[in-house]
Formats: sequence, C-alpha cells, structure tokens
Amino acid sequence: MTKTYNHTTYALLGILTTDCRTGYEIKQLIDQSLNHFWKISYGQIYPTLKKLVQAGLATVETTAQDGKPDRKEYFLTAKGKEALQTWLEQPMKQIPTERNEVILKLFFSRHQRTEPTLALLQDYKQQLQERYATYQSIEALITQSYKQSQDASYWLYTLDFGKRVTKATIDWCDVTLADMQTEKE
Amino acid sequence: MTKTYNHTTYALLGILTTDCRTGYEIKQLIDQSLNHFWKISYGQIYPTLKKLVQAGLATVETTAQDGKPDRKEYFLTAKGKEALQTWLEQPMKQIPTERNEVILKLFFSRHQRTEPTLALLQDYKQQLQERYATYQSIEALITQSYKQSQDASYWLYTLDFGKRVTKATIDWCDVTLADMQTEKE
DNA sequence: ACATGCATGTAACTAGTTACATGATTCC
DNA sequence: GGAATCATGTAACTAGTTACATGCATGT
Repeated sequence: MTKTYNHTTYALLGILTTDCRTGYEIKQLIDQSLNHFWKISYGQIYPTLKKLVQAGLATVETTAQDGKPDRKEYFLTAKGKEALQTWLEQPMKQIPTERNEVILKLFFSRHQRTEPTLALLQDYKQQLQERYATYQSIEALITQSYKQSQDASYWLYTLDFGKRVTKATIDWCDVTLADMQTEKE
Repeated sequence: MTKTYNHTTYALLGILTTDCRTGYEIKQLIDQSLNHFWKISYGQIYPTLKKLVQAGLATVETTAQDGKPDRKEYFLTAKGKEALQTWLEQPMKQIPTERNEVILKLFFSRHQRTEPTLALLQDYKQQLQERYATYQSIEALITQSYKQSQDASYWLYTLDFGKRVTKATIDWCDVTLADMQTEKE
C-alpha cells in the first residue's frame, strides 16, 4: 500500500538528511561523494525537487536575493523521512544486470583480429587503474580528515566496494589478456 | 567522420554475425547468453531492426507463412559489417559509473538502525551467491559442449568477468557485515 | 577581459520498459 | 482446456542526458 517513488527521488530524500538544502548544493555533494556510484544532472534535480514538494515529501523556503536568483531551501517533511526509511529497509527484488560495453564488444570479437581486442582491453585496464588510484586517494583523505566521526565508516564502505570491484576487473583484464596472447600463438 | 549509432544498434549488428536472423531469435540468443551483461526488449529490437534497414546496415527478406505472421530475416550489409568492426575497435572514452542501489542505500543509512542495513546486505549477498552459482553452471555447460570450438573461449571470458566481479562483491558484503557488527557492539 | 563559481531552471532529445494486441500450434 | 512457444509489432510511459538561457560576484 506504500507508494513507491523512483531512484532519483530517494537519492534526493537521502541527501536532504544532510545539510544540503538547495539544488546546487545537492549537485555538488553528489559530484564530490557519490559520483562514482551514482550520478545525477540538474535536468533531474530541479524537476524532482519540485515533485518532492508536490508529493508532500519536502517543503520549500524561498529567500529572495538581490542580483541572484531566489535561493530555494528544501526540508524533509515527516512523510518524506518515512518514505526514505521505508525504502532504505526494503531489500532489492533482484540485482539488475550491469551493462558493460567492453564485455559486449568482447562477446562479438571472436571473428575479429585479436590485436584491436587486446588494445581495447589494455585501454580498459588503464582506465580502471586510474579509477582505483582515485579511490585510494579519496580513502586516504577521508581517513585523515574524519578520524573521529563514525559517519566516515559508511563513506569508507562504499569506497571499499568500489576498490574491490575495480580490482577484480583489473585482475580479469590481466588474465584475459594473457590468455588471448597465448591463444594467438 | 564515421557515423556512430547507439549501443542497441551495435548489439544487433553483432548478433546478426551469428545465425540469428529474426527479431525473435535475437531476443532468444540474448536471453540465453548475454542476459547477465546486456538485456534487450522487443520494444527495442523491432524498431531498431527497422532502423538498421533504413540506415543501410542490413537487408530484410520477408517470407510469408500461412497462419503465422511473416518471417522477417535480417542480413548484414557490407556497410553494417564495417560499422560493427569500427565500433569493436574503438576504445571506450570513459568507463561509466555503474549505478548500484545497495550502495546508494548504504550511503544514506548512517543515521538508521543497523539491523535493517545488515538485513539488506545479507539479502544482497544471497542474491549474489545465486548469481555466482548460475555462472558456474553455465561455465560447466560450455566447457563440456564446446570443448573443440575456439568460439567458446570468448564466451568464457565474459563469464569469468561475471564470476570475478560477483565474487569481489560477495567478499565485500562479508567484510562490511563483519565490520558493521563489531561497530555495533 | 575572461574564466570560474554561485544559482536557478527548461526544452528537446535519446534510451529503455511495460503492457498490450494478434493468432496459430504444440505439449500436458 | 489451458499453458507455453512461435512470431510479429505498437503505444504509452519513465528515466536520463545535453544544451541552452539568465545574470551577478570574484579572482587572475
């Protein structure tokens, strides 16, 4: 009987539990923190914030500012907090298939020459390594700055996830590259 | 200068290099093989096949059948093969962010009770384990049936990818669950 | 002078899902 | 008799991206 909303809605509800109050601040927070696991564009944020208010999940407080456009601060209502909590406690029906373009290409590469495929994988591996390095530096930053806060641990869980999955994919690249090279001979 | 198409287009071009000729057969092949890495619905397949012909990447041969709707068989043109090959050799500009709902929830769970979060992760882990088992049985099936064929190795690469990423995610669940439980005490 | 940051938003587009419509055949 | 399989497709919808429009303040 509980109404369900889309992912973007829940993401915004979640962010509104932090100190982010405006569309701009929300975008910034996501770009700085969740960016590697969840992106969001202004084209989604502003219309969704509007819908949040229409659905009674949040309220707006508009402050006029000279020169600048009005600052619109959003606050969760009791209904909004409840909707968020319900969603947080809901297990996933089923894990979605993650679309992977490299895998798709590999699947169709059997009748191709191996060189371009090897190049493709090498390039992929390099990008993954860069991503891994990024995760490591963010991790170092958090571990330093938020040593005291217990909030940091949740942050680190998501980063650990990113690192592990990325590492596994890099390993796969190595093994696959090696195998393709021996097959070739 | 080379025209680019969308992913669905390339997926269909790739499948048309196999013996699949009709929309129905394409759907079946994807459901049986690529399903875990790339899904596709009839709502995409049939309109895209039509566009393929319009763009000169494929041709149709329609066979009237009594009772049944016409059977429409699609064949790649030289242009289609070229477009596919160009795409296959193209490295990815950048690896996309994979959206993960569990990670999104975890990120917003810091101020929640830990029990539902633990339950969420346990459920996630179980689904991942089922997925892993599925990969293993498909792998066993391929290794048996296609021992001779060198096509099989490309099949197995994608499966290996799936297994490694799934395994890494399961490990992450274990570590995170353990950590959350000690934090709780 | 110009770029960047602050701050709002919309319009047009692309991608993808779901449900529906049709209708014969074959298996249980 | 009913479900599943073969086989085509469309319409309505949801989600998400990209490009654009506006305009002040601050730093280089």
